[in-house]
Amino acid sequence: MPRRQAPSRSPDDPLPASFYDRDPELVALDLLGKRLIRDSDEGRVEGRIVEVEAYLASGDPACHAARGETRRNASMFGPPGRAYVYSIHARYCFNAVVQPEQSGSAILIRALEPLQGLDIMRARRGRDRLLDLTRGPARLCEAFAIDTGWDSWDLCQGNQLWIAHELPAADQIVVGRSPRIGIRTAQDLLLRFFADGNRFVSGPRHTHTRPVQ
DNA sequence: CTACCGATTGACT
DNA sequence: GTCAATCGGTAGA
Repeated sequence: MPRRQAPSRSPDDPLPASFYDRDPELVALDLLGKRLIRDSDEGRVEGRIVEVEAYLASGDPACHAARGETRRNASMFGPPGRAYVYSIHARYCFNAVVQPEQSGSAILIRALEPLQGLDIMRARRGRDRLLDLTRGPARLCEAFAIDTGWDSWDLCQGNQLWIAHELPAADQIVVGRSPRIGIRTAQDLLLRFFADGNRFVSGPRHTHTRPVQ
């Protein structure tokens, strides 16, 4: 019998860099159900990822990296497992950078199901309703106090801001797939993944359920 | 320097 | 459903 136990693992442990160092679509798919965690002086806020979009380094005109590296998108070209945070329409969006071999790919986190720290989120958002807290990429950034100061943050450290494993008791997710929201180009690419039927998914209602095949 | 615009949101018809 | 506010990044003069 082993005289020593394997290192204890908590579901709150951060996803390792190897998780992000894979094909962007696989990472996007596997991020569904994982938990975004943010610790600050105000306390912990936490949410279950229910909607993501992949942006690809090649063949994807909608990707910020499509026209090469600039000051804004530099973190997309860095190591996997870092944050890419950018500002748009006077708000912020949060991505996880993936796979260095295809430098310039990232996964946008579009929506969370709130799990913990609801009152902190309410205070930051200035709204009470659960559905207004983290449904949408810029809303979740406000609820989690994520701005461009977190750009290039290492999500594998497991402190302040990271993505952790799913909860053991979490219910199974049926994955829906669709074109990405809010972009004009590349509508033929099905790079948005979401938890089918989950009410915290963003976008028009008809995009909350996958089409019958 | 100016002009344009977007991976959004919230208010409104 | 429609629409305008918002502001940093980017390109171009």
